[in-house]
Amino acid sequence: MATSTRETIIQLGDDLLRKDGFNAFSYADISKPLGVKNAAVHYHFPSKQDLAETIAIWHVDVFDRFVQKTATKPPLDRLRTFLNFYHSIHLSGKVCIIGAFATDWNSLNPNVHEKVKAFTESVVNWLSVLVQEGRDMGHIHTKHNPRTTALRILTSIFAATQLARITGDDDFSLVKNSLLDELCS
Amino acid sequence: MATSTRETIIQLGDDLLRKDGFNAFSYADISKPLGVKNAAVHYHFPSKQDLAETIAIWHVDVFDRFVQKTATKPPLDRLRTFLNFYHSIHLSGKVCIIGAFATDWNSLNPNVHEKVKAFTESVVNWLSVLVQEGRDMGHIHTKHNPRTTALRILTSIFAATQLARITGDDDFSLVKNSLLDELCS
DNA sequence: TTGCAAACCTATTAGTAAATAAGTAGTTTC
DNA sequence: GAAACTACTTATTTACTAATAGGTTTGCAA
Repeated sequence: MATSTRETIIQLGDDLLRKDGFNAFSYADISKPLGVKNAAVHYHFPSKQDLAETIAIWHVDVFDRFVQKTATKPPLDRLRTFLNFYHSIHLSGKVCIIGAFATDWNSLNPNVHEKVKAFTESVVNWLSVLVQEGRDMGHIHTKHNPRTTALRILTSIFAATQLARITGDDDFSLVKNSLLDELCS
Repeated sequence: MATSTRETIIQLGDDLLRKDGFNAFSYADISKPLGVKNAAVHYHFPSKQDLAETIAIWHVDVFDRFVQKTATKPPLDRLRTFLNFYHSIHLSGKVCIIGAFATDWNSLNPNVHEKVKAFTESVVNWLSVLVQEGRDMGHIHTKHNPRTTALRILTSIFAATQLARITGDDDFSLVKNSLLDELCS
């Protein structure tokens, strides 16, 4: 399946958004590596907000596929896959899209906010169900309610992708491993 | 004590950095509310990187004062004060400076990196000592080593200031309260 | 073959950005 | 009281930004 220009723009935009931030990249940063002119990017995404909105929607789609693909796995396996996914985010020099959108929140319009909210809520809900199921099966141990535990997992791991930029790789692993350690015991 | 122009610039810059991000504000956003011209800001901070560097150093100073002021308190009180401080960050529409710097990391030069690293490390160390002392006194319970627990506290609470922008105030409180709940029990 | 839409390109605009040079008023220092 | 320093201002430069108008090419469909 040949990747369309439109899809490449989304992926380049997502990369730039998570590596440098929404206000740190321009359409030129997308058009140049793509080998097209500035206006071509505007043809697909008239405004930068449109691009941000599409990136948010794209993450909903990617996450939905992730959810479906891992649906049959036991909770703890799903959690491990989730944390490994964040590990790859960290290793590729990016940060979690939720944190990227959150820190640039005031630069984004209500349409983008709406999509980011939907995406974030779906991740939190997925984690909550995971925790609930894991607890029911006796594989996950937590004294908090499922949403709270979900929030603690999500905040810890997405902040770890940020913090590790400052303090180094080891701290990412410390956070990641401690999460598994804690919930399994 | 009259606040100097220089200090006001630092505080305005810090506010803008944590509300909107490093690339989202300009010198005009500082000079206008200050009632001076653009060049006056450049007089005090020739480049934006200089300003960012000074903001990082300023946070080291503020944190040092915080550490000294709370030095005599028992560990759990110190932790509560620390978390309340983050609550006020959240309520004022800002995010933690560590997260702000982290997501804008690639826009900042090595001098800024150095100062941010020093600040972050001092926060992690302070939390590590707090955890160690709390455990020795039997007030804090954790199965991880002090640095790991410190990282878990820091990542959870600073990501909460970001996440709550998306999902709302309640989630900030859930994270904050769960941290105290967990470490006290 | 004509018509038309998709996917570009050329060229431009209006605005904003960081940064600097040169000048000035007020204050301090020797 | 002259020199020097502080804290600005005016004015300008260079560069980049998002965004748009209008033209071109290509392929497909009627």
